[in-house]
Amino acid sequence: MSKNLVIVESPAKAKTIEKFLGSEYAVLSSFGHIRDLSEHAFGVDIEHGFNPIYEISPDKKKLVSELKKASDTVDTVWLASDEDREGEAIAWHLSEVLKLKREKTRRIVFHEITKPAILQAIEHPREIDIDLVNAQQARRILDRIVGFELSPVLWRKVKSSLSAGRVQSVAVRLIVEREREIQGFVSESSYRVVALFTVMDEDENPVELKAELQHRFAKKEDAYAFLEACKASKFTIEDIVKKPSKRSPAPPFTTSTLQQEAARKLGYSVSQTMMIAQKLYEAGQITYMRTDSVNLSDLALGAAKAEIFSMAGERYWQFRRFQTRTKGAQEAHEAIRPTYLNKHEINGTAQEKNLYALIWKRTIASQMSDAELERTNITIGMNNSSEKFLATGEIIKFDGFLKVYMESTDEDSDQEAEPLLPPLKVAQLLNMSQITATERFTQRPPRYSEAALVRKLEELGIGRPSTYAPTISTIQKRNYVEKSNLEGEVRTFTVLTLKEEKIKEENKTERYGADKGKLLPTDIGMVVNDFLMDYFPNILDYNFTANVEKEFDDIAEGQLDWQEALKSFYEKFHPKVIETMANSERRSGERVLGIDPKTGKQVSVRIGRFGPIVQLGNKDDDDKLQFASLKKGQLLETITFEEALDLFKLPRSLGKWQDKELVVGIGRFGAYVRYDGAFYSLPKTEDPLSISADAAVELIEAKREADKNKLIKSFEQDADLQILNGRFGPYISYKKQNFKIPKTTNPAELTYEACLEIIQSSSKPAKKSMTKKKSTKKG
DNA sequence: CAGTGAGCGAGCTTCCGCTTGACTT
Repeated sequence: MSKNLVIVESPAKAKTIEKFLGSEYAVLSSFGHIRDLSEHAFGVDIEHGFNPIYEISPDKKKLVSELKKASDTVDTVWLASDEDREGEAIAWHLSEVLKLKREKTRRIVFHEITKPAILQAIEHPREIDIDLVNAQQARRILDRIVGFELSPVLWRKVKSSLSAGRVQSVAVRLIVEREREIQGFVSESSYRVVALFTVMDEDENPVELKAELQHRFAKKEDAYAFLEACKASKFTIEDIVKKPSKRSPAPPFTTSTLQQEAARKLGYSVSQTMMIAQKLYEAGQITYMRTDSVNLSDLALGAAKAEIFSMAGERYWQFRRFQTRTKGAQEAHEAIRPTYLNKHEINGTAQEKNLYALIWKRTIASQMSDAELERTNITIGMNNSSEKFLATGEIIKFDGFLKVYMESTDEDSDQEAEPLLPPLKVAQLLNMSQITATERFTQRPPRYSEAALVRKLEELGIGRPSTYAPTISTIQKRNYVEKSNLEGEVRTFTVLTLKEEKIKEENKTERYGADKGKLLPTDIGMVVNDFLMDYFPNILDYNFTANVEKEFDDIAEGQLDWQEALKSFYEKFHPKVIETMANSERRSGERVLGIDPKTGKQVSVRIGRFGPIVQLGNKDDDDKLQFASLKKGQLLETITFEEALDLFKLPRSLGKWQDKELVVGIGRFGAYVRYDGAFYSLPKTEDPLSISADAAVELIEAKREADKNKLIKSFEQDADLQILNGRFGPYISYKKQNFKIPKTTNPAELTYEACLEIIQSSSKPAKKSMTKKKSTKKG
């Protein structure tokens, strides 16, 4: 029987630590918090000093009794939860729930999971810091009060089951405000002038030198006049300036930066990244993945140095310690890094390998030397104009950390890599081959991606590493926000080209404003946001969290009483809740757009029971009201009168074909033709408002023809089994599941037995349902 | 999945932060 029980938060950590400590120590895990405010009640006794009413979480009951049993049989219990506000509270809850006697309880903390660090921690135990615990209780209770008082206001005034909270409501606000900026954005165009010169390289071969005019022209006439001047001009190099510059590596990953880089470089969603990282952590391949610290342990620093020395040489190594500057950071853990830096790659799924490689590179690069660059600016002048062209080039003199890793940015990558420049001299006369003036448009602000939203929240100090991914899914679950799939629009722009003394004018088209997978506010999100902004602006204030965090810090330092802090907040907040409940109007986002010229009835939009609708008529009218749903992508806020009226034109009949009626409409999956009980999707190029009966019939016949070719083979033995032709080639369909056919086999020649074999041997196809994935360690 | 929407007004919903688990046949 062990004499000591160590309790940590995570089972993976427990497993590692157990190895460092002898048989005298048993190590168990609390799996995070073991109790919380009661879930279905308010959970806070406001009248009695904001007394929290805690309950052991239902899924923790069994665990708690195991911990109790274990703690009763040992001499000493070591509470080794993380060294931050939440960790201290976990330790306190444990000591309360397990009824630990003070004399047999020790509180310890360690910053890295190494034997010396843990032994060191055991040498220096302390008591539970009750001030820090109280700061956590204040945080918890404040969040409960805000969430559980605001949400019911929304149920009453907007729609049932909605929610509001200190974090989620600000996240929605960011997205709503960005969308309004975009809707209100007016782009302006100007003419960007680029010249191509032909010069000789070292081997006397002609190469192109590209230079951009340092000035853009607002009007086409001005650009045209300038090109006219260029016809007769001589172009001379006036100046060559070389400037050395340096680039430094980014700090090692935190949760937020890992989510951003994995999104940019690997295309993973925030929750995907976290799931993969969790797997790597459980397999002992990386350190803990929920952290706000950029710090590396001495052990890791030493390993990185050794690795860089052997891989690239001494010159590539540079010792660096990064400072965590994030607001509200608590630094209970290290940065995210590989456990063993000498492991360049790992076994696992492709995703695990990619994420591991990313973490490895980032960690190693963070301990490497600066890259040394040299930037060259070449000014090119004209003899009949004061305008200057500028050609730039950049060369890497010493690659340093770039040998391993380069951080990505969110900006669209229309910036080409800087080219190498041919040898050039001041006063050199240049041979102009072509000059173009291209109309370019100013860009609207970008919509938030998941990862960009995380970055913004972190910058504002709102939310924690463990909540970024859940917050994003909450605001989508509440239908405040959805992922975009915007086609964008087409616009024309003008290009003037001067070549061989002639100026040619062309109109070209480009698609702009397309956005996929970005966060878009829904109508309900906008209505809720506006309501909260009107009545609870201080909660939605971007600085609200930062301000209360200051108070929590004061509580943690023993400077402020936690109950007093809550009282002063509640005394201002609660009366507003009461007042808003009593006096505010119900919100539906209603807008009256005008009067229908045909019927003389009012046309208005609002949120109905099943979502946004356009309504024809008024409640007080005698006639029945008419309704139509808004199309995907239309917003209550921006829909026009004409667009709203168009919605009443569908579904419409196209007349009869072979005695049966053709009807076009728009459903959940887009425009369709309905005929004889079957649905046929309209391609995006067809407008349901204008499609002809002939075109619809053509669609139906095409679909029927495709369906005929779909079936490659069926079997008498088994009606459930078919070989079909799909979008991605031939496949086997069996009891609503699909199976790949190996490329080497001819699908038409497969026998029944061969099909069954394929079904047997292939692992279960990906499920469509949202049930959580089972780990597939065995198989 | 392919069309519903008010009106009576039951009884339900909800927060943030810490951590992984996995009913049965």
